[in-house]
Amino acid sequence: MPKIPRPESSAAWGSVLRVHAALVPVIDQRLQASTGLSLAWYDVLLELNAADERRLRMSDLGDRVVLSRTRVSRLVDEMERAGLVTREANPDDGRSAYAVMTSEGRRVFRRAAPAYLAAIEDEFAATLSTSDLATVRRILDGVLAGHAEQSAQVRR
Amino acid sequence: MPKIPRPESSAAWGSVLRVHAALVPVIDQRLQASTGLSLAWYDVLLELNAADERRLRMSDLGDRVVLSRTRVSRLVDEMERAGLVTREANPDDGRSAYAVMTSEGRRVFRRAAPAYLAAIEDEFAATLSTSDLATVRRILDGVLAGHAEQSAQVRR
DNA sequence: GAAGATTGACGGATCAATCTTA
DNA sequence: TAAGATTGATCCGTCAATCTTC
Repeated sequence: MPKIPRPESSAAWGSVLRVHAALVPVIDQRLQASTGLSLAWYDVLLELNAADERRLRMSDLGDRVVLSRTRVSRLVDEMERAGLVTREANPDDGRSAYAVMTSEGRRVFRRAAPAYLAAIEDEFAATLSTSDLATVRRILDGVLAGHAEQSAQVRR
Repeated sequence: MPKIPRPESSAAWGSVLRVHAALVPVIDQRLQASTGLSLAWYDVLLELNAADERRLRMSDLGDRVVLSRTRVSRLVDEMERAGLVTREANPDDGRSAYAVMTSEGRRVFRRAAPAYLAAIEDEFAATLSTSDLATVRRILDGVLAGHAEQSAQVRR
């Protein structure tokens, strides 16, 4: 059964695109100005920090990161040179490599986090009520859940 | 007065980033597969189509476009070669140029629109109620309004 | 042969410099 | 001097090819 497109769908999607386009550069610049970290680097540190033992396989890191995605390999190169992460072999599988946050990486992340959160509060959340924020999150997470399921169906 | 970051803020912002990261490539590929148009080209046609007399100054087009942004000049080059837009001089101001949609551009846009709307309905809106869609739009448009005002304050 | 990861090559996005007109 | 637009150089992001291990 073909779904009939609703006008509200493209309107809401357009708002997502516009918010993203308007805010990402601004937040990126604020973060860089106050901490020296690009949003892409922060994104990697954020995911590693949240991960078990602060380490992720390269492919899992690629799946989670929302900015660079296919660029993780080179990104980790650069961050390794900067001393924020290291690569470690996986003893259980010689094909895969872990990216591991260093203690220096953790220090840098902790120092940058307040600036990141403040930028989001100012640029994104300032005019919204806490319940509006929770509502946006609930609805958009529903999109992601539905989307994951849809992709899974294709794979069957 | 410093605003204290709320946990809901970064959570909601994270959801925006994840939805964007997950859906843009999928919608782009669906659109290209069924119409041959990239999302960037469609974006330009969409803005020109909505504009008065289907024309915009290059800088205004750059402000509206959500994907390419700084690339409008070269984008219009390519689309001009493809016959979808033309450049026209502005009789009132010799510095500025208009990008104008051709009738061929309009034809291509009209043929592509159903595929674009269907992709959004399937990939983004399928699991959402119409009122959820309206809610997301209302809240995110509020972010944009507040953000425009904030930037305006900086300029003062 | 397939999964995990890296690399070279290419196209997209951005910055600064430039050109023209106001 | 500034606004509008384009261009060259450079960096980011992606695809396909490759290498290694399973």
